[in-house]
Amino acid sequence: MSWDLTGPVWEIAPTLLGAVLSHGPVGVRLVEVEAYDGANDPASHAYRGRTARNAVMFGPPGHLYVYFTYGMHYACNVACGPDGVASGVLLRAGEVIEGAEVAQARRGNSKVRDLARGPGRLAQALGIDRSLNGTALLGGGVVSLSRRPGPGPDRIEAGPRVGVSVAADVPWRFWIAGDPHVSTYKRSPRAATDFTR
DNA sequence: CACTAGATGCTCT
DNA sequence: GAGCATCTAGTGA
Repeated sequence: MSWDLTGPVWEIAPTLLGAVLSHGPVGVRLVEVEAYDGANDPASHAYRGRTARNAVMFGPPGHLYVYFTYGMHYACNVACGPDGVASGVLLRAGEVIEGAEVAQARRGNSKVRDLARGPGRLAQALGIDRSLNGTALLGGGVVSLSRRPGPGPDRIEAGPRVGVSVAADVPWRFWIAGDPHVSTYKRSPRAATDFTR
């Protein structure tokens, strides 16, 4: 079940759609991701080089990069690229398919459909915080990423990334077409470039 | 439904 | 101190 995450991150990102990320009793089927290409991507945390925060992205692939933002939210990424090359896939949204009661308790009064609809919500539903930063995802640990048997997603669409203020014209956001669990957030108001489909 | 504004604290300059 | 890879509650139609 080896999983090659060392190729170009924009090619790897869509292959994560439909996979399941689980932490303890809670499992989430990924329906929306975004690619961040480290040193070549001005929107990436790793664009300006290695820091204490983004060190995991520079490490070997298949590890969890957790960061904290907007004062109240965590977000999860899968580090990609070979050791020493910084790239990652932000897990933006998913469908809770296991442990919905636990996730709901953590999220308060939230509809099941909204439990992991957005990066901050997804992290909260899974109970992921900074203590899990750097965790290996492919070795069968407490946090694991795995493909599910059966066919993959029917159709995948791509578009501009959400919430980033630069390079918004690069269509590196990927989601499962028509899936109700995809987040509906608008692009950053700072992102001036138009995207027309 | 669409849109706006405020919360909130870590990280890097 | 400024700027966030965000979310929620509020308003108005």
